Amino acid sequence: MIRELRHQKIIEVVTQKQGITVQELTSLLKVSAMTIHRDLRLLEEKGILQRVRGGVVIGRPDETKEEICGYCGKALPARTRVMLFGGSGQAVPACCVHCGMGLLRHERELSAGLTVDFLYETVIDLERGYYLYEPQIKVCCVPSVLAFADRGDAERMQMGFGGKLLNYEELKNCFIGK
Amino acid sequence: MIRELRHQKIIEVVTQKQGITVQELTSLLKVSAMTIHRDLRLLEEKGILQRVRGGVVIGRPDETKEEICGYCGKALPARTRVMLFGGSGQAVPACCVHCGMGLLRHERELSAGLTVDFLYETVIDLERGYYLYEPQIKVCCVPSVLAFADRGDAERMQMGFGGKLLNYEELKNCFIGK
DNA sequence: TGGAATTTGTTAAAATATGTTATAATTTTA
DNA sequence: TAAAATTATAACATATTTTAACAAATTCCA
Repeated sequence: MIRELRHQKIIEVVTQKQGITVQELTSLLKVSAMTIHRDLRLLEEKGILQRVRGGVVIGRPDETKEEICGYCGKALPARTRVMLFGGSGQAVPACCVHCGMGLLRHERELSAGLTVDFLYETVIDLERGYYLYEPQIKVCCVPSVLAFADRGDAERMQMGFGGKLLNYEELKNCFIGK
Repeated sequence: MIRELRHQKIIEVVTQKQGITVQELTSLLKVSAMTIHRDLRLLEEKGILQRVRGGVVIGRPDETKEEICGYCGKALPARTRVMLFGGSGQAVPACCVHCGMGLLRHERELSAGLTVDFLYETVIDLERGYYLYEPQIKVCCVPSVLAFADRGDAERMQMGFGGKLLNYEELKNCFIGK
């Protein structure tokens, strides 16, 4: 059997079964354990699978860095994440605007900050965003804040879900005080 | 046998079997391994197939099958994706409810269907969801449909963004007709 | 037909893949 | 915690595949 086909087979069965042992693979593919080990190493290097002792599991490629919120320690949801760039260029991520603001309380010197539009997931400059403070949705931390690139979108969300519509300055005052 | 015919035959069998060894080709085509090697090199140079040690495979070898929408071919956004499970258990993904409904038009026999709440990204049963048809947000395909687990959430979105609020049956009628 | 160009086959060697064994690392267990 | 069991790695031997070089066969064209 061609190695590439064997690899395909491995990927297939691992995806299907969420994981499999080296032993099972040797009997399934009729090759030695060493060959399986080598295969798995190659596939892991490509980021396709994750090797664990005894076998493999499906590799979650976006979990490779395992970035966590610098404030609360949670994972970073794609829709609400915030990225703060400190004065010396270092980047600190936060899971949502709430935690981003929490970080800001300590790290005053900010060269830039980004977040993500709740509706479209486009990246927006923190300073240019519009925010819904304490709407009737809690997708991440509380007090909840949703970010929007467009004021109209923020207003439309407000119609349904309430909350206070703020710009960046107002948001900062809300969290940090004057 | 003319070389061109042999090439056609190779392409045919490789496409059919997803890949084949040089050995198999030699016995199939009654030529020496060297000739097969030369053939394969030519075919690879034309970009028709991919040579790997031991034989050939179609396309790019053991690349993860990037999941794409079964209807429009786009990538699958986490927030809007749909998964349809056919009668025999096979899963077909779609990028959004729009495309999911499009698929449904052909594959009538459905054992289950899942999608994702637009606000919370929780997985919901297609049949139990509430849908906003043609709201003033276009996050994926048009006509746009947003899915919600909770009717109240759907109503609140409707306040701001308009659109028609539908349950699953009504949604189906909307796309497929009676 | 003769001879050049092309294709194919043969052989040896280089490159690569696989299997085997011993050893190291890790987990399980008593 | 130490011993036993399991799993991973390294190093080497073996097997397989690919390539290069050349010889033989075939095709093409004047």
